[in-house]
Amino acid sequence: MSQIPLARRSPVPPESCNLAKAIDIIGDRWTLLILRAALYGVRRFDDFQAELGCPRTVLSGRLKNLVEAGLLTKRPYKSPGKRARPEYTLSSMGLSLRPILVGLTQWGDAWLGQGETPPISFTKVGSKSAIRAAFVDLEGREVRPDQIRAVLRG
Amino acid sequence: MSQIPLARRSPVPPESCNLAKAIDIIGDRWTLLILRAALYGVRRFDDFQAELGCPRTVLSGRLKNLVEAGLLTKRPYKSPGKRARPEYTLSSMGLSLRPILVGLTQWGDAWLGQGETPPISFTKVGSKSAIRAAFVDLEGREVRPDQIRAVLRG
DNA sequence: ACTCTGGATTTAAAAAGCGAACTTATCCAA
DNA sequence: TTGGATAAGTTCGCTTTTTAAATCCAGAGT
Repeated sequence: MSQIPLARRSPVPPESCNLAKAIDIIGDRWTLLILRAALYGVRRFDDFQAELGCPRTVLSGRLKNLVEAGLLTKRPYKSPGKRARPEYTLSSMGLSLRPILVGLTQWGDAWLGQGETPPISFTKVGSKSAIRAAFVDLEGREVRPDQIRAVLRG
Repeated sequence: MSQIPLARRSPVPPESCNLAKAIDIIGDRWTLLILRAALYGVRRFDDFQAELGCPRTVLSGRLKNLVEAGLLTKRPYKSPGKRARPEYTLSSMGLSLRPILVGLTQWGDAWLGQGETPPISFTKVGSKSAIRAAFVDLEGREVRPDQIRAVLRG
């Protein structure tokens, strides 16, 4: 049933694979949930903690990793009458993960939603029709998944 | 710099969010690396183990989880002169994660590749130009990231 | 019977996760 | 200037998970 031919090994060893590197950075439950919250506008330590319900130690470590990796930017904010505190916002590197997380949301809607209407969907401004994550060619036209070919360097 | 307005909480609580559910299933380093290998055609226990270099206990458990979640299908295969053994192939549910992992690969190429030519790239059949992950509207036309709006059910 | 081999489990030490309490720093009010 | 409120972490003791190595198991070939 699988269209994928049998292989004993993947064509790119994990050490030199950028997918494997990406997985090392974001392939973690709490890290992904932090990025999800950040994409929805959560920025502050206690807000992340309340949203995720994870131990503060874990949150602290994951935020530090994400800042070091360049996905989050840490900088002070100040609301009037309050002392300055750090906030964590997505860098352009982090923001560019958005299509992937939206794609994963829609994968979840399709396979894990148990037939219910998804609680959130995505549209183009000024339009009511849904958008979705997909592949496009250089001109911005969609390429269907079965039309994709992998090409090895060399 | 972040275009995302401040929020104290995400609009969809993690318990009812299909993205959070998806993260619960695949948001794990080894699980993602298993899926990566499976997308490249790896099917057998020892091949996964050699590819990932992970403890066999962990591999065994993750494979079981993925079968239970419906992403992998376990069935026997038999090469001539050998006893029957199980192999793990992607179900349609697992195959439909492909755009997401390809998108993540390209994210890694852009941000983690250190300027080197990516070891693997993706094109449309019969074309040499690269494709990329993006959003499209109903007609398959690209929607730029700044034109996307989230819509809550209600 | 004996051996080989691929798939998986057992075991014990190391690592990571967990929750609660504690510390720190600053603003505001008394 | 003292005291309290608040947000961002850190410390601490305990539990769970991961890890790596050894072991088990079933069936095919000899």
